[in-house]
Amino acid sequence: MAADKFFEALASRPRREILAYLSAQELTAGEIASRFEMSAPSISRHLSVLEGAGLVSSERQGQFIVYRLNRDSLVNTLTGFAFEICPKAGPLKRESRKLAAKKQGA
Amino acid sequence: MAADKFFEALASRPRREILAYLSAQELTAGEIASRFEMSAPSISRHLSVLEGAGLVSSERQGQFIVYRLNRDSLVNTLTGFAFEICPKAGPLKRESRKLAAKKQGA
DNA sequence: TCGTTAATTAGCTCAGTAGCTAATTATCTA
DNA sequence: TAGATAATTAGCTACTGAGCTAATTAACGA
Repeated sequence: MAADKFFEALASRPRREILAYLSAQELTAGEIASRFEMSAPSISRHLSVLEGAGLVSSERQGQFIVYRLNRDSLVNTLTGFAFEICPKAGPLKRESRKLAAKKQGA
Repeated sequence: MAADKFFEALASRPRREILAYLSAQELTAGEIASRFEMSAPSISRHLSVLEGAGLVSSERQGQFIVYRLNRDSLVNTLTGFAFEICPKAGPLKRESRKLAAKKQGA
């Protein structure tokens, strides 16, 4: 299940804070680490977990490695879960009404 | 932080499955336990975690304890997080890496 | 009241994760 | 090429969480 890694990645305050930082701008590993009172290897591990969950992507730029947020992945998994748990709640799009109808019929 | 308990509660497949069951109807602890191949005490513990995170509520009904989903809490925290991470779309500019490195050195 | 059922709490083991420092890899620059 | 910088991997310790069984609490019914 992709949701496993997804929610496991979010179950850590430092990792959620990293996502918040990356929501404003892309950052290098060092720039991220400098925002925490935590060793660089620990931050590197958190970044690895986030990347394994598909929440961020990385790209080497010379000496640096730049991380950026995967907004689509985040939003899609989050809304997917919201619909699974709360089919009747939340902001409904047109398409979702068909899905809700199917689920009720099933 | 409320988000701490919230995301910690969701970082478990059995707990997410419990929420899915409760999204259809309220259930007693025993009815929930019967849907898993897991001991009743383990399920009880999961329910306690979910309740501590505000995701479910319980009410004793005679011999039984009935659990139900707290939809509002779930949706509110989820959307709150979504807004925190994805406030505005669009990638922002960054200063050059060399410049940033010099600043760090200074 | 006594026995039965529902559920939780207590106490334990085991696995996994977070954090650290030290070592390694990759890249840049003088 | 040597030295410096960025980041990761390796290896370790400590803690937390998941699961179990046994024991306890709460409520029902004969």
